Amino acid sequence: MKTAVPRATVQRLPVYLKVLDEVSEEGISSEELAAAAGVNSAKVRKDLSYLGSYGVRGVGYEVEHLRYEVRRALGLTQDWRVAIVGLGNLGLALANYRGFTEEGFVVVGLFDSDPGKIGAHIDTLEIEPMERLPAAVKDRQISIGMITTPAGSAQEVADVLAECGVKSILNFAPAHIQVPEGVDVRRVDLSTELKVLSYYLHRAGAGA
Amino acid sequence: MKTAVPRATVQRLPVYLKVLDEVSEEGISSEELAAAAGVNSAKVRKDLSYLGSYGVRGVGYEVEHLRYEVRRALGLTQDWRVAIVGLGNLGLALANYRGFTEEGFVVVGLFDSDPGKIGAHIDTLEIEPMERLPAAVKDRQISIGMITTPAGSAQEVADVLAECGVKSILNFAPAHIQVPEGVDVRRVDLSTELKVLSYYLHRAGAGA
DNA sequence: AACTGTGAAGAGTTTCACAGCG
DNA sequence: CGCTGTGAAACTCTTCACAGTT
Repeated sequence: MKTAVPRATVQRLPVYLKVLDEVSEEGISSEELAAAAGVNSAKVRKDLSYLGSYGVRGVGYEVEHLRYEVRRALGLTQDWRVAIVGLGNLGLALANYRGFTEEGFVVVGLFDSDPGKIGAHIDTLEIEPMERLPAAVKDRQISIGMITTPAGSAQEVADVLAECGVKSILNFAPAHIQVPEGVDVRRVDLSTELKVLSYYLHRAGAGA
Repeated sequence: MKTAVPRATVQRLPVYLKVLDEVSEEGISSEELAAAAGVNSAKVRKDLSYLGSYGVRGVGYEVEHLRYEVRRALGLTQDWRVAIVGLGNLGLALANYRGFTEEGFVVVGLFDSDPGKIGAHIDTLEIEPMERLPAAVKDRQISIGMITTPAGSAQEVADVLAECGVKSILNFAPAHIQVPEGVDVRRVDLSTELKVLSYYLHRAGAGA
């Protein structure tokens, strides 16, 4: 059995994968991959070495093979089924985004608690009431929940998702949510990112 | 002059700030703040100690004061002016999002290269052609650019932004962009986050 | 000769544990 | 006494530098 890939490495694998997806050559060196990904080449080699020994000394990596191995390590050889909860601006934008499917993430459910939204169609999907979520998770084998509600409802939605057995949550609401052991939450929060930018902007201004 | 707050700390300050914004008590201990932010209390104390010594031993932190100091450290005592480039699904969702302003980020420009979009109004703003960006950055004192174009145009937009003197970029396009020294890029990429979730999901499945 | 894979050193981050202070 | 602020230990991640391989 393959063992623990460091967290920091896991976070970079998708970046490498993107580079590999766009490369037209058959082979790539750690140096080239590093330049395209914006990291140091030793890091690329060390990261890739956690997956196995897929390079050839003196030559480099075979793009197609490496691509496959990275996808495999990330668990992307299967599709994952996703539910979007909260169809405000952001939820709708995500529901309309066609890019997920080709990356292996299939949106199979849209849920909202606002009766005014329920029943509306986005592409082939219909917005359903929250009460339908538990059955949907089971029947449609949903593994990932995206929370795109306002901050105030995020915890409540997370509780429902966790209760239904969803083990992975992508939280877009600007709120920290508590989840039981075994549930993995990742936050996508532009308000945090903006504030981090603000810190460095302000710092730069102070120095200049 | 205050010196370097570690990167890891800067990334957590917005989380603490959010907690402080929501707290109703007058005082808070590192333990309480830590629980609400989902981190360890020693980390909270160490993080806050980089900003100065604002706690009272045996008592805790005064919420209002701490809130002010965190905002100050993050450079949030001033407003920052933002341009959104690319008004597809996501760009429009962000342009319609009213939450930025109250956080101190004011959207003052919307740009797109698609003639079909130019001239449309979102609230009081009009979508302008890319050619207007340089003048707008100067005249409207834009410090932050959000790239919400497709991946293929992201580098080009980043080049224009950097050329105009924008020093902070929030990149939502699923692409790594190269920028000159002194320009700070942060990426908000749900496709990466989904793949990281996939890794742990798949790992959990393998173990069970 | 060129490039990978990796020990070992170095940098950064987290956590512990307690002295110090109100 | 209770809680902060912080040295020091522990851990994680990055980078160096080179031996190993084709």
